[in-house]
Amino acid sequence: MEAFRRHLRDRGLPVTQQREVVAAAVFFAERHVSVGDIEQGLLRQGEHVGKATVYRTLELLQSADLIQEHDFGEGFKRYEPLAARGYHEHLICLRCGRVEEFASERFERMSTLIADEHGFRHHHHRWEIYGVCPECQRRDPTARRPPTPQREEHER
Amino acid sequence: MEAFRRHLRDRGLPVTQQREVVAAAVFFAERHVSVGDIEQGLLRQGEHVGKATVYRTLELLQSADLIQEHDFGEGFKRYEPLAARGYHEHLICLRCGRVEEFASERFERMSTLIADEHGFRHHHHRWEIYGVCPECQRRDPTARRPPTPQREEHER
DNA sequence: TTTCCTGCAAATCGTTTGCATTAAA
DNA sequence: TTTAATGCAAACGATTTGCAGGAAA
Repeated sequence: MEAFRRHLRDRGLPVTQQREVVAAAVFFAERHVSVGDIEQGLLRQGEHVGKATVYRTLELLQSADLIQEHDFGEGFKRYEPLAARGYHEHLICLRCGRVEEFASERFERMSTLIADEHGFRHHHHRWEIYGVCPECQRRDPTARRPPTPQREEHER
Repeated sequence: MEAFRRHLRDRGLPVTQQREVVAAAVFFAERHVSVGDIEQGLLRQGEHVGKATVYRTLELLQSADLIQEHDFGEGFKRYEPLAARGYHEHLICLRCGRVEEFASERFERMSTLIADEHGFRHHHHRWEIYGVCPECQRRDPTARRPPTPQREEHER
């Protein structure tokens, strides 16, 4: 939050109400929110911020390295705060969309190694595991993932 | 090709001209073609197949487990034939979009292990490494990825 | 004031769908 | 003939963009 204000001031950009609430929405979210989640959350608090502004602020936050964008193949993107959390990978539930994390410094190193072997300069990597979480297995051991349009909360 | 015909006959579905050419376009492509690539390729051969039919055929090929869909974050999907090729992961060039493969039975096992640790039932995983390929490094050691709208060949 | 932002609506772009027409079996 | 597929154009859904009006510095 403070880091974002500093980032903006450092390059002479205005610190607006909208930028503050959108940043807060991502920083203080449980985790991995979609643009829909952010809008819903803000509306619930009585804040109204236009979609375009949400997208523009997310872009700013990314270029400031304060959040990270993810695409888990749901048809829309999710965002997570980067502050003070080490590198980690994601485990995604195909039924409810819940996202868990697991550490992997080790894979970071392996990726670099493999890139080297192919002569590539390593930039980043993605390791995602898709499956069915314990709760969903218990709930219905056979069902398949229902389509999830971006409207309500998708987290958990 | 033959497997696709068999798959169709087995469920009483017509083996049409369009299905054959679209399937061939993916099977015999160098690799990892987009819908745009497929259309272009067919047009070049004088074949005209509607976009909708291309998408519908790709869906069929996927449910027959003959091709695999990928999303490398370019804004559109790519498809690769699954025939006779072992499990492998992808190394993607951020500048030219070129895709290389590397084997990884080992990571298949690791994914299952990690899923187990979290109580998830493992379904599939994704391990992708993004970087800059040797040619692009040589060409211009500092440039960044240009946006790539889906029009022409994206492969290589 | 000046400059940069915001909100809205329109535009984009890949992908999907409805429906009248046409091709397989 | 019967049944299912095709092609076109319209619909979709997330994201982006143009622009008139509004808020920071």
